[in-house]
Amino acid sequence: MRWTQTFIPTLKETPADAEILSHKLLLRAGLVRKLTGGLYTFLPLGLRALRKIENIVREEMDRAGAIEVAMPCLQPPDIWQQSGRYTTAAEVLYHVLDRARKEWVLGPTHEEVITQLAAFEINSYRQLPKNFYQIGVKFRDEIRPRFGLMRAKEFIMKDAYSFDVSDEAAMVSYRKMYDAYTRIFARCGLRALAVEADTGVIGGNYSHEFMIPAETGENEVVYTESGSYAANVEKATSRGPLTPTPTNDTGTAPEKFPTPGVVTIEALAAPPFNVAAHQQIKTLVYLAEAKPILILLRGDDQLNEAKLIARTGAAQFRPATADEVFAALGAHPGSLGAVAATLRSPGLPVYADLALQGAAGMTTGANEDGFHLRHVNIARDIAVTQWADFRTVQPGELDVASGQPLKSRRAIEVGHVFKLGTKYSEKMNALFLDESGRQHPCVMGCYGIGVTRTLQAVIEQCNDKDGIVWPLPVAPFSVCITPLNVAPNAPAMTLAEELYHHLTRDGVEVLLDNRDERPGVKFKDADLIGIPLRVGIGEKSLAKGEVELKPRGGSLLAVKTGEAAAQVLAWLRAESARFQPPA
RNA sequence: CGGGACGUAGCGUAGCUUGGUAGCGCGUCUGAAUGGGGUUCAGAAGGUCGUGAGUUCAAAUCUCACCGUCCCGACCA
Repeated sequence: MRWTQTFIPTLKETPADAEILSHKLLLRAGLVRKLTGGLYTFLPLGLRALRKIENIVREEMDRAGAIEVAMPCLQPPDIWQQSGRYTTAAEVLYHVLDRARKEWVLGPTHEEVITQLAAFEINSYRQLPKNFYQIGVKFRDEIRPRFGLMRAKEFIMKDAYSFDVSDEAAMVSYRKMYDAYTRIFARCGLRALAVEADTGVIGGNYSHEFMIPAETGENEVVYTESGSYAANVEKATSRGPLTPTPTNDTGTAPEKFPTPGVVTIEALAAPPFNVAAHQQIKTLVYLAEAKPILILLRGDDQLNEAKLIARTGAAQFRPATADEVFAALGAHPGSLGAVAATLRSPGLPVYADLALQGAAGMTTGANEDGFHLRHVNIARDIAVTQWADFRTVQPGELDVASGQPLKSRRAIEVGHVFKLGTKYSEKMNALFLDESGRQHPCVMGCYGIGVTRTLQAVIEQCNDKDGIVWPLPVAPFSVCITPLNVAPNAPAMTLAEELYHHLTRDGVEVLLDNRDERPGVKFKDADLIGIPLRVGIGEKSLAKGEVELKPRGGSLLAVKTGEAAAQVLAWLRAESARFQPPA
């Protein structure tokens, strides 16, 4: 492709609405342009990189035995009613009306469509297993689109759905996808981390996320240095807090004492009270299905909402407002407690974190503004409805299995694999007959890759001060030929054309920078758009019978003009081998 | 949806406090010189100051409403 015949609008300055580096580079390198918040037009360079990723995904899915299909974006609402997600996923669903005022939804994902297909088409165990996938557009009414392609209202996703006869068979399908994902991200030049994950609204009981470590990521990952354990912080567990919970019972009954104006853990930990945070019981009030519940944590712990949601199974869930708290407990946040004697309504469910088990000599709110209770023995004084792990793991705590200290870092979620079970197949009648003629629901799995997000994650991970540094497999072009004199009969241009035709004939994707620009402009642009190999052709080196090969981010290599094409091909072969995962 | 910031030419911005001629840099166009890391000089085009209302002799500037963008939180690939 000749530079002047395509459209690569590079920018010297960064548009003000881009915050993170990859978003700035997407715009500066002319890969995308914003239509409006959360909606982007892909320009030629961005589209080429996107297609590269799609093709890697497609190759690996095919290799793993998945079957490509294409499902509609526009979907009838009744299948969403049938699965129950018309209400549980209501926030992300776009609704559209046709001429007859009939309602449709824009698909945010395709479990309903594929399960309906399976319900009609799959009848026998002889047809299983099957794994269908597609690469296509998803629509989600995001609460807050963010960071360019990272969180958009419309984005490209690869989604796959497996159908199996049993749990064990489903695990085999799951494992195949897990392995395919590992290969996909390696081929994209990404260092991805597979982490244990919470399953969220999609449901199911077993799941991994593929994470790209990045400071700008929206997720937090907890892991051991050896790699033996890695989990989303929403799911992560540990051996518990580093400081032990006090358990020595003072033998004294709870005693109320005045704490005027003290409404935070820190204030109570400070003089004159000096009650260390881990000696306090933190009491939180949430509304689950509009009913108040109490959650107890150690004062120095943070609630992990994902764990709480998983435990309560509530679809509607939120922290209570100060007014709602007062209505339920008769005191304001900062003076709350769960000591049975202080509760107005003894039936209030109390969920307590395991770190509090056996806790004694604790201090907590008295459910009376300006007062706390000390000498609280949780077993004696608090009626706990359910004990479970509700706390957020903190870095430095020890891994449950290996005892290694846990670390924490931020990451971008680019893929997610779920074992779904029979949640959808039961609701939508995706049943099959086994060898003995008995009917069973298919055991499903679902597997997503955010393709547009992966594109941006590559940029976020592969860049330097001059711009993007594309890994060869996803680069929009492999080679950029940069003649410094583009006059039709100039030796540099003649050689550039020759090399361009030669390499193109050999199947290399070449960008020929035939713009009549000064060398500095061309070099800066080539660096910005990040083409892996630049071939510089100018009079100085031509005089020596040479051209320059300049790998992006590497050092200059002078080669004889006659060997240029062969050298380029050799470099590309060697480079592409670096991204080949083991078979 | 809650909290915050912002909206002036294609992009980046000044001007707003204290109302009175809309300015700069980049980019674009023309011409010349230059030609190995965003070159220089000369000239030119390009602006409903987000939209609407209000205050005023007069509004980019003050007031209100609306729209939009970005950031933090809840959601997620």
